[in-house]
Amino acid sequence: MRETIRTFKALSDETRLRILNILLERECCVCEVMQALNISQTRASRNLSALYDAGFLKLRKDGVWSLYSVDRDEMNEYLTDLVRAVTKSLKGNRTLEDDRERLRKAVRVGPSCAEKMRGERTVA
Amino acid sequence: MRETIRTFKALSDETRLRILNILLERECCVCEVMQALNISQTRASRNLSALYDAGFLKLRKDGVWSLYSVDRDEMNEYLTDLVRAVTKSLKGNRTLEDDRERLRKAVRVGPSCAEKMRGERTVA
DNA sequence: TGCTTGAATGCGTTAATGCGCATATATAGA
DNA sequence: TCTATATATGCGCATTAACGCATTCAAGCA
Repeated sequence: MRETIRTFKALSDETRLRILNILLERECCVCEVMQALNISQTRASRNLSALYDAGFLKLRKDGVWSLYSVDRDEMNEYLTDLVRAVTKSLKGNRTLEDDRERLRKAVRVGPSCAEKMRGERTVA
Repeated sequence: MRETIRTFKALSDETRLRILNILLERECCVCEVMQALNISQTRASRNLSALYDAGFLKLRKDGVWSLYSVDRDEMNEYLTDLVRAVTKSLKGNRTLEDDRERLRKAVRVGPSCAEKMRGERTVA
């Protein structure tokens, strides 16, 4: 039961649903998640961990970079069902589309981009 | 998105998963939920409301009694998927089996049974 | 070995959640 | 209309969750 609850908690948060959304597009490093969602490093890292702990993501290290992606192979059957349900229920959502758009422009440059972003964040 | 989050929040709580579990057996009034889960009136009522607000339950009034049941007909397709996923992931859980067992003995007697229950609760 | 840099984490603050107590609401019956 | 009873709700408290800041950790390179 604990496990089930952890799973649903992982999906009960806007930031995490947005992260799942972009990771369904492709594998990302933390700094790309920051860029796509326009959020801080701490926030990206923490929420990635939560999704990871719940079993949705897998982590691959490439030198300094942590590369997260949806763990399609190892996920329980019911986690797969949940991802499908989420996708279905959020289809066409504007925020998620914008995130995916920003993801296309994202580059693996590290959290140093945070300074530049901070300016845009206040404007937007 | 708000709606999706509310949905998952509804399923992120042990009490509510237990309630869903017994309502999948049959329609119940609040006092039967109290008996099956061995919880207080406030707690039963509040968590029933949460599940109701999330769209999982329907409410039928019969005089003084509020009769809640899983809203199989009106639920979104994706809510149905979620219920299926929950059921799958919690199959065989001991607590849920015990709840169903107590449900069989539950009677529509009102929360007055709370006094009697309180004793058993402290013992158990 | 020391420096740079991407990511993780301890801590403190603020907000959200869960629940009990007491009370309010609503319906049935006298 | 008055009372009894099933359920809902306002309020307050304790716990948990989210996040930013500063710091730490870890990998690559000079």
